[in-house]
Amino acid sequence: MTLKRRKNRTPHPQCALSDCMSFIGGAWTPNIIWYLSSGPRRFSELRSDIPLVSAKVLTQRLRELEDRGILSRAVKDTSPPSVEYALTALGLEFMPVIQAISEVGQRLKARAAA
Amino acid sequence: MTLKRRKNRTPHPQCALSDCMSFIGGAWTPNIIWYLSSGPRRFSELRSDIPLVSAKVLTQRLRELEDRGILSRAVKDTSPPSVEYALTALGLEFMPVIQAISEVGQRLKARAAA
DNA sequence: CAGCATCCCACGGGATACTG
DNA sequence: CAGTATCCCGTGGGATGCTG
Repeated sequence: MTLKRRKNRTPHPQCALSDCMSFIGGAWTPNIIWYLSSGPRRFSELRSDIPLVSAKVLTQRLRELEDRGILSRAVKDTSPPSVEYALTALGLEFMPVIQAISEVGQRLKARAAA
Repeated sequence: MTLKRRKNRTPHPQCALSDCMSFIGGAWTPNIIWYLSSGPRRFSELRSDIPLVSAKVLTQRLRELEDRGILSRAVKDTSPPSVEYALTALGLEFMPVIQAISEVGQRLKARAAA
């Protein structure tokens, strides 16, 4: 979700929603945070956690979450190389949201099944 | 967020996140739900609640939320015409998410200010 | 293993103008 | 007031193939 800035409009105080959404709005972002919440995880692990995501997009999301300070990237200089991603303190702040999304998602499924 | 279906992949059980996101992922959708949570509201009221949204997009979101059963549309046949939108029971299910998003958004702002 | 590089396109969404 | 109708464009993201 990009929200091109509309011109000639002053920003609104109640944009905390959009602010937060700008973090978790990207495709697969919630899933990434979700799977990192139970501990650090490697690239390939995330790939199989979220089989539908392409390598490119996963990399994109990870980079951008790293830049935003949501997660940390640690390269272990072994052979074969391995990289561990982990939520930062800031990243953990998002857990209530992710949790809520997941729970509502579940309830929606249950409702649909009925 | 559109998530073009990748081919030759079986869907994943843990997609409650994406499921829920498909509802609130659209631009301004969280805001709409937020402003409807305190009671029914008319089109123009929503427009001034969310000054950055264009009429076209607001209509789009409202129609699509209506189709999905999140909100109801009631046309009062007066002159000038007025239309009231209100959250349905299903729509109310999303409040925990919206609330969480808003709270985290606030906390992010506070953190950034510090 | 953990990625870049490229190509490519659907579609979300802004601007603007018009209507019952 | 509560929308529709068009036009148009940026970008998110999938597919595929290559590298240190």
